[in-house]
Amino acid sequence: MTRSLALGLHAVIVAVTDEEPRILTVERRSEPGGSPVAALPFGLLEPDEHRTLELGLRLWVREQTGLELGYVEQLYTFGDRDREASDEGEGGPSAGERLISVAYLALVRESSRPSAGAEWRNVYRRLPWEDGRRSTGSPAGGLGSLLRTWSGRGRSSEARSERVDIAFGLGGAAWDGEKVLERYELLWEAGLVAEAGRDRGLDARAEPFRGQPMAADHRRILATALGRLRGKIKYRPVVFELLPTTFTLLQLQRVVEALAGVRLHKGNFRRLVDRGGLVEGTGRMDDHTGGRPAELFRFRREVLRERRAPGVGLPEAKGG
Amino acid sequence: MTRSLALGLHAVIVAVTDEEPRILTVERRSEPGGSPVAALPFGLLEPDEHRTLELGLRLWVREQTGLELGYVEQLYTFGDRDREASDEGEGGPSAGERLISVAYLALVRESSRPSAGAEWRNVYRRLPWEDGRRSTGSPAGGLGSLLRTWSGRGRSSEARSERVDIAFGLGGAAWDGEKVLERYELLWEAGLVAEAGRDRGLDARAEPFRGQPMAADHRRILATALGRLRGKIKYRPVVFELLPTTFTLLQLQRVVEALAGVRLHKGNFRRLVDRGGLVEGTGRMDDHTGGRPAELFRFRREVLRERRAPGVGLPEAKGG
DNA sequence: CAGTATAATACTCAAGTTGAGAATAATAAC
DNA sequence: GTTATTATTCTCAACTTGAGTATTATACTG
Repeated sequence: MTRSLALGLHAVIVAVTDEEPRILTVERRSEPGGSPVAALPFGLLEPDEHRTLELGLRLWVREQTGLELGYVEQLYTFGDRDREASDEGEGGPSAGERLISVAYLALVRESSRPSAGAEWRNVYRRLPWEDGRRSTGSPAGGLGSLLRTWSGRGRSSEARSERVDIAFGLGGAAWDGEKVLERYELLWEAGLVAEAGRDRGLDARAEPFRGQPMAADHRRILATALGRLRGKIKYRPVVFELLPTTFTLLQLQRVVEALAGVRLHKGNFRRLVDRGGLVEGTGRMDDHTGGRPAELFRFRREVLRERRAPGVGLPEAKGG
Repeated sequence: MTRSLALGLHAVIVAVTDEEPRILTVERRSEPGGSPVAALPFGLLEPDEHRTLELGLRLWVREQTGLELGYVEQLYTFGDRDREASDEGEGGPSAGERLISVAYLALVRESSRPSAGAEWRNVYRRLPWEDGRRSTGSPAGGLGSLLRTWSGRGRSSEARSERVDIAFGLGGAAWDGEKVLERYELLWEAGLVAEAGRDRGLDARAEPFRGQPMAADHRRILATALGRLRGKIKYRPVVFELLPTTFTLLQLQRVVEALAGVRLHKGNFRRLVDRGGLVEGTGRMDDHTGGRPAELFRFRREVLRERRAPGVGLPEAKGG
């Protein structure tokens, strides 16, 4: 007999609060009686009820978190056979069904209040090596040497080292903020994240760098989302989905930095933003800045018709 | 009772031959006895057989076209309820099943020979308004005025005009080669492509601009693929998947132009390619150029570790 | 074989963009 | 008032981009 299919809809709902990117999570117990883990909001497609996948997702998210989503984009569809065993919380597929999951990225404003049971959690607590705002060079820090040890072992050690170098910006390669998924997958293969330990041995020395695990392969989905968002921000004005209608230029910059995991040069950032015609002044002032009051700006919707691809370009630069 | 699901795997297999981008199609008869239409290679995921979606896709493609795919990337998952009625050729879902389709983009070399039943077809014969290589300004040409008429009608006429302007680079907006899907969807809504006529009235004046239809929503999938490929080419060295191991710089340029649908400035293109370190000379010459013999180059794999995001940037320029 | 067409390859140059830093202005806290 | 903190505006050299020109090596034509 043939196994049947279930289609899961997962949401990576991102907001930026207090200069930290956060995602909305719900609690899930992998086995009855087990300890709870953070999971992405998730539900199964109901072929008779949900006219489109995205609508199904919005319904599930409203039910589980109380949020009405605004900006939503499809991320990726995960369908490997070995991922599903671990993805069977409440509301999941029944035994014998193969689960395929379509993941979505949603952006909401920091003001959104989820209902009880759902909670905002810091993205970088789950992917600490992605935050380079306070370090210089590769944010990966202590992971570097551990990865080097790993990649030095076994056959195909050369191909491995090369992958590590490219992904983590080691050995002369440049750090690329968008390679979030590549980095996560290498850490998984190297047994340096807890999810890998569910099947394999776990390297204990990695403890301080590891980051908090999530249910099933949700951290991989999170990595996919962060990588995509970092890319998108450069050529589409999506940051504004995360900001209130008016904001100061520094607020805007901090949100971009939070997502990119990198500090930017202030003067150059401003130049870029207004050469791009992305914002316009409102004339009003914010005088709670801690220094000289700052003008409040708003997003100029008209850019969408003017420029080819308006985003808040991320120079690779640092400096406050 | 609840309807069950079927998961379709679709492949947009692209090659560039004679300076034209082509996709591999198979023939499908929508009803028994109906006339055959070009369709994308397609098969259903077999939950017990296919360990990953991508492997399932590769198997189906091999079976239907005889091709072993190299570069493959997931494109998008299509799951709207109204798309499926039309997607029931041989090998499709049984009645009462809801079909969700995961589409993939594959790049192969022009030399790949498909088996009987599969055929290469010119992408721009299906999306003629996307090829701007011989026109100046918006390649959309005659479609412009038809779209303007359409968008002028009805309520929400203002929002419509704006969408048309942005998508087609009219009214001061810039033509953006990547907005392929937006353009196709507008044409569909406007009743200017045959697929829309399956449900709605079709504007007869659009005949010469319309392009050839494909099965079900396969042309929309093609549009998604072309848009993605045009984007990708700029920041990842994927063009080389479409070229033989050695090639002249003009061959490389022609392939890029074919995909981008735009002519580029020769000197600047060369400068870009070798400043990016994308290629290296082989010392050998091609003397079948029709003019002075050209050096043969090969792709430098090492760029992958050096530069942040090496692609063959597309300046917006023209000129031969 | 001179003349013409075709393409390769190498330059040039002005205009624009980028990365980095410095200078000056307006507020709050002490 | 002095200091800290942030806002806002410049400057400047290095580099990139768009566009065009000049020179060279082939094949083809008559």
